[in-house]
Amino acid sequence: MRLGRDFFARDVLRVAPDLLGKVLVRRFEDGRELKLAITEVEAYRGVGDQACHARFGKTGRNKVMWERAGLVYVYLIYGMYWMLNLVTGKEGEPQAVLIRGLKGVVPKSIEGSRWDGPGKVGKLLELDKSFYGEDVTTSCRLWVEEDNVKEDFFHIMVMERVGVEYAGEWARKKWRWKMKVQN
DNA sequence: TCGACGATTGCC
DNA sequence: GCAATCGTCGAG
Repeated sequence: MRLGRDFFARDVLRVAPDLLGKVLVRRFEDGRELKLAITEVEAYRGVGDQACHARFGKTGRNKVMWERAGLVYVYLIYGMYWMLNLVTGKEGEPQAVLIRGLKGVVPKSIEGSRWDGPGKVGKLLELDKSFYGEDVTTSCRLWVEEDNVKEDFFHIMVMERVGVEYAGEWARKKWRWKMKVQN
């Protein structure tokens, strides 16, 4: 069952860890469908968070963060990787969850395979600028479903965020959650 | 308008 | 250790 607006419209510090084990579904134009468990996430929270793109206020790139929860915030980094974020929280409060890792569920050919790193996630899902503002509560090509990998749920590592050293004390917030590798 | 640089990755 | 690669954003 697809997650709706209410799931995403909570504080990012609750939504982010809750996304672990949920299943991200990507349906391509040719009908192919990939289902992947979310295995790693990071939270970015408001204008005060010095690691968050919203720290300088609303800009052309980040403006979707101020819109309703459940919208997609994608942006190009290093000229080659599309980073997938899901907007959370109350409308008008810029928050988002960065999807940093996935594990294959369906089809069988990808079951158990891992994509660790946000750049690899974007590449696998074939994201591009057209996903900016996509609504995962209604989209026919990208959405999130209730978890079906509950056994992993209780093995979660809480860590500092990656690649945000410029953010000073905010870089040390443990706002990154990762499912511990099984077996 | 300009130039520095990034929520990264993979190769040397 | 560092290049790739380009849209974005703060500065001027």
